[in-house]
Amino acid sequence: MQNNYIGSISIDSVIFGFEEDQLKVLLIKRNIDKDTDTWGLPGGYVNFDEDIDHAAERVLEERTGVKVYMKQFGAFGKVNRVPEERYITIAYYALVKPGSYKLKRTKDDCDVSWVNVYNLPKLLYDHNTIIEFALDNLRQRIRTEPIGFNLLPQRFPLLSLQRLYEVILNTSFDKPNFRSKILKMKLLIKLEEKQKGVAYRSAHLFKFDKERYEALIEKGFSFEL
Amino acid sequence: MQNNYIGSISIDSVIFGFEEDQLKVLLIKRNIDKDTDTWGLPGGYVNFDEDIDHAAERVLEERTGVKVYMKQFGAFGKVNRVPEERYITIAYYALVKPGSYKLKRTKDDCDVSWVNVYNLPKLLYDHNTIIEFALDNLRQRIRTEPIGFNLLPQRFPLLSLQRLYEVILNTSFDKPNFRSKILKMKLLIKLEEKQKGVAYRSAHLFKFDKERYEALIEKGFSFEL
DNA sequence: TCAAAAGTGTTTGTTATACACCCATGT
DNA sequence: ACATGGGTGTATAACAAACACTTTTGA
Repeated sequence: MQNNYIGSISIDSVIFGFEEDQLKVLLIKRNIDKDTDTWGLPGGYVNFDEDIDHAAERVLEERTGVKVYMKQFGAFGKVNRVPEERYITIAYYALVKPGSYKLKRTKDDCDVSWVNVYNLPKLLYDHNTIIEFALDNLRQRIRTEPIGFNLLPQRFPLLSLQRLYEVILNTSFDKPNFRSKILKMKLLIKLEEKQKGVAYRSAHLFKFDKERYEALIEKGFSFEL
Repeated sequence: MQNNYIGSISIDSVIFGFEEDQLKVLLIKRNIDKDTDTWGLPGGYVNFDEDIDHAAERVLEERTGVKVYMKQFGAFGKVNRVPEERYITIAYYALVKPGSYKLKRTKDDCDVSWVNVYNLPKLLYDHNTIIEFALDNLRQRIRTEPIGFNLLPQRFPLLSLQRLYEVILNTSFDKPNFRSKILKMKLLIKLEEKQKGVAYRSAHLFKFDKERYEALIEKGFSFEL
């Protein structure tokens, strides 16, 4: 097979998911390391006739079956980050709902899995560092942009949203205060529908009102949690 | 001369300076474009045995004489961003005091100059876009980290600091409120020294207390303007 | 009836915002 | 005297933080 890739450059993606009240990242284990047990980020290379953003999405889908818009947050280029060869990697991250993807296994990979971001093993190369940077970037951004909703199902109870913020920002919020603060923004639509199958009073479900958000932005509103 | 550079990769730097109450960027005009009038960002290439951060600093110094720590904020890699050839560029920015550098002219460059960031001509390639991104990043960061002081002389009057924030964030602040807010943080040391040669009441000079800031950070303080 | 979470309301202290005002200095 | 910026104080409104309390539901 012919190599049509730009040399010395790679792409790595940090895919965040929220599952069981935990923040997780999508990792793969490659066959290449048959003897070892090393997990790493899904990654790949850039074609000469391909924008890097496109390469990032293509590579992720090829390796994991996940197709999603990603945000590029930096390049990592220490001389010895990959011992065998000089590689500069461009890193992306995205927020997804783990439930809505069926993970795919390509022949190159022996495994694909969601792993708690606060309990990671030692990963390939500098991938632990890359995840740290992604998390920093996410923490900044989630406080000023309503991107957290990408990690939740379309319809969700308010407490799930609170748990999400608590896990990502590593704090805890007062329930009534969190509630009133987020509702005052008028960004959520309260649905008739309620939770089902819970062993306690079922909560109303809400959904994020994207049009409303964009309209408010026009008027100078800024999301701030 | 032998080419020891990694192919298809370049570095570009956005150097911000604050001069005459204006936010400026450092641009160069290359001899290569003798017939045209096109300014661009100072940039260059990465050696195989060199970290990208190091390459960024080296390249900047070679081209402009400015030596400073820079922050990497992203990679730009659209297929046709450089028409002739495929180049992915890794972009950095830094904040400096224009007065403290003597701009150098290398034989490759016909000019080096500070230009108001809000009044830029059409630059080489996608350099206008790169500056936009740098400015976005700077705006985010300057509100939560005391990096603005890097743009001012060691000793400065409070109003200069206010003007700096106003220009970068493109707003205006109430003088008494800005004053009390920044002083309440206890990050500035009030000096005996005063302004000289001004046609009005001379202001006290202040300097940023870096040790104090680091001590406060330890205790959980966070800068927020 | 109890545990667990839903959901509402109130109180208190802190900040943000908007001003009004006086001071000092060079022209 | 006046223009320009230096510098202080205050009143009001908005908001954050803490928490007490009632409701609903399944086990």
